[in-house]
Amino acid sequence: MTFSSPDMPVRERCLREATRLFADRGVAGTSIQAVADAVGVRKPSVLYHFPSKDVLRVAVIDAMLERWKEVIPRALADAAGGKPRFEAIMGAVLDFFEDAPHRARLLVRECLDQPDEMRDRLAHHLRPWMGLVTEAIALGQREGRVHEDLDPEAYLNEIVVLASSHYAMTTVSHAVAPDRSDPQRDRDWERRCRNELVRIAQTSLFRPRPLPA
Amino acid sequence: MTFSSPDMPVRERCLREATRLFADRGVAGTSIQAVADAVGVRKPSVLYHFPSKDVLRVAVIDAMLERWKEVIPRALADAAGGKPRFEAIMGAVLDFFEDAPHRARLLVRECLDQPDEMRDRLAHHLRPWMGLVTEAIALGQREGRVHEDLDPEAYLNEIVVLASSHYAMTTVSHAVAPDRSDPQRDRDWERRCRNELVRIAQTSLFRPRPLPA
DNA sequence: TTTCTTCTCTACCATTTGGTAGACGCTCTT
DNA sequence: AAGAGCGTCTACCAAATGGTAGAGAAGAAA
Repeated sequence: MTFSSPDMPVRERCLREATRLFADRGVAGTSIQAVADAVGVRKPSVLYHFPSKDVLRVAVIDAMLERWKEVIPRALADAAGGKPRFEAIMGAVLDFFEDAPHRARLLVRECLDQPDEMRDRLAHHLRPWMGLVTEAIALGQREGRVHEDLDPEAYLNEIVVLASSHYAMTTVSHAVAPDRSDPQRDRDWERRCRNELVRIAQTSLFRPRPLPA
Repeated sequence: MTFSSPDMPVRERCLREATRLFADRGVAGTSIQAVADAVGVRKPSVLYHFPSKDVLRVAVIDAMLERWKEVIPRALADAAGGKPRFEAIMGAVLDFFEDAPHRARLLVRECLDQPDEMRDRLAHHLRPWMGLVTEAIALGQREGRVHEDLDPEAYLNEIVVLASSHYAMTTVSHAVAPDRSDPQRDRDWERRCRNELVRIAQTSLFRPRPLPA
């Protein structure tokens, strides 16, 4: 029982707690009762706002994709406003997942549970700005700043997969980390991985600068 | 109902079908009844070989990790036997997932469902050879073949995450692909993504060769 | 005041769940 | 022939599941 902030309307509290629970245990692993308990309300109250479990599931994902839709245009605006594009977009995507890791878990889970549905939803939500980014990359290729043997669409796809999975599996990735007990080294390891993720994306995108003589 | 090859002993058929079902719908989303149906046997027969659902779950993952344990040393042997190490290892890892995509889904799912357990299991299974690979990378750095600002452990972690998630989410990644109806372009897209995955791993690992004059 | 709407509740439902008890048949040993 | 395991079955169980019916509290509208 979490009783998420009792001043918020029940409907939104259901969304919040369901998001968290679905991300942690999956939709199939979460009962409506569990959501009701987390909200601090009876089961039929949840079912009043979301007439079936599947409606709740769809609402939860919609809410997440809606947030996504807010974040991306801002990043693109930042990019247009002088900031280096790579840093702006990469930073926006990583921050989106980083300040709420359950989003990444939810996304990955749903991709596994409902691949066809998610394919269509993601196509619908992401295609427009994915198009913009691939065009920018292709332009970079023509201008010689970007590796010429890079496949823009495939590159972007792989980087998005990497970013979401990276955050979905942070807990597990500590398997490789040298020490887990020390919380300082724990944070260190997370920082190292994020840095490396950015480095990988960057190095495999841009051609090396001509050697400084 | 799939009735997987009736000549195989029931215990192994349970493992097979459970692996497939767990990968597709998750453990929580798969009932023992469903496994029994897929095998073509009654529920108590499944429970005779695996006294509880959790025992079955553990057995399924063990079986997968066991296969993993066969594949890696062979790849390392290939690498030792003259073949370029990067190609040998990368190829082995990708093939491992490619010729049975449910393995990747199962792995990712289990990382989400039981992060703590999986962290320990993976640490136990992967640490030894992960150590070998990071050492090889560090050597490459000292010899100037590998990017010097690369973090070997973090790099390896990210690449493994990318490889498994890549195959776990193939179906979904078609969201970005231009056309889905044509099966030829479908295979094309998969090939492009795999190539790009390899290119990303490679380009972000090795320093560019000195420009050919 | 009365009525209507909105929301939450108690009580209930059929189905499915993970799991058990114990009978039945098979083969292998003595 | 008589057991002894072994593996599968039918029959069953308590609990949990997704979902429904309908009562009642509270506020807004008439």
